[in-house]
Amino acid sequence: MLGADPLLVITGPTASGKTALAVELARAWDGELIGADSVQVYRGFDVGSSKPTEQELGGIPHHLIDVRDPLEDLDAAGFAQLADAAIADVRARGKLPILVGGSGLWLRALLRGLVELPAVSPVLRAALVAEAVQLGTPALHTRLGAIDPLAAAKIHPNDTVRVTRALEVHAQTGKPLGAMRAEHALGEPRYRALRVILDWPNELLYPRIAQRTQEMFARGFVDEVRTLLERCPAARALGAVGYRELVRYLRDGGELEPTIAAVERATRIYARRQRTWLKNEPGDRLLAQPDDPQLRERLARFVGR
RNA sequence: GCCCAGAUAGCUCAGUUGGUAGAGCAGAGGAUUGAAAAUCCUCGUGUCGGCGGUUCGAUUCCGUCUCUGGGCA
Repeated sequence: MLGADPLLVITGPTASGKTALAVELARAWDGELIGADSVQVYRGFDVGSSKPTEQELGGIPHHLIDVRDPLEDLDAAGFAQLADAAIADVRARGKLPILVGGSGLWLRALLRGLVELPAVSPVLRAALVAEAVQLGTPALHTRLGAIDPLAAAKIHPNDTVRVTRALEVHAQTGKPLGAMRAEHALGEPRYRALRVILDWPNELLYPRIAQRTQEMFARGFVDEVRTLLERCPAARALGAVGYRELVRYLRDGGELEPTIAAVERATRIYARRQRTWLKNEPGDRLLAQPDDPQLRERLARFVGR
């Protein structure tokens, strides 16, 4: 475990109010924020990722935002390394690190660790994806069954991402990913962390999503994506919620209004997926609505302030 | 007023040579170990617009009415 100091993690589905709470706590307890967001790490992905503005931060430092160009992919393992360093740095300066973000796998990579593996080879991955397109993912799944039956049994034949990942690992290491995962399980906790999961019932969350979507368009979301499309059309993050819908709109034309509705819908679906993940992820956690009056007190006790 | 085309799941629509119907999207749930805002899985009974008629049997054929588009006056 990386130290006995408490690590506060603010997470929850999109539009649940993570940033606002984190800023409030950081201000109260002399803290600094560390992002755990797989889109906000990229420069230029601002409006559509609801990247906090200077004004929202009010002078509170926010690490791991804008740390990559859109074409420099960052993955969960890379994030965990950066986050380890950021946490150590903040602590070394006597401040309280507060993690904020809703990228589930990234938080897991940081808090529990992933199976130790070599870095992803973009060339190998591209080749496998091309093969999946050509032969169909089920064909690759059959191949996986021969070399890594354990992994194949757990992965659906249509799940291109996971089938190609398992084949990729086998090609790189000669070992079956299935067995390595079974041994790793979910890993030992790497930090003494408490995950605060902010959530609202859908009747409250959906209107928040609707409002935030409107705000994005008012703040120039369309222009942002147009610029990104010119500068880095191959950026992976252009496939993220909202960005994907805007890319389609800018490419195919059509009305803006249905596009706004599509962004809103995609965001709702994303929020549900996040909720499922967060609900089932192991580790110490605290479920709360952001306006819970006892929340701050309980967190203060955990953090020791 | 006349002509034409529609009326089927919350939405867009397919279909039944007459044996009471199914896709996509939405919605709900789930999976998730280096793409994760990604990727994938599961879940579909609805007076098939109303009323008559023909028929063993009509959502399907016929008539009529209502509504919605479009056209002609």
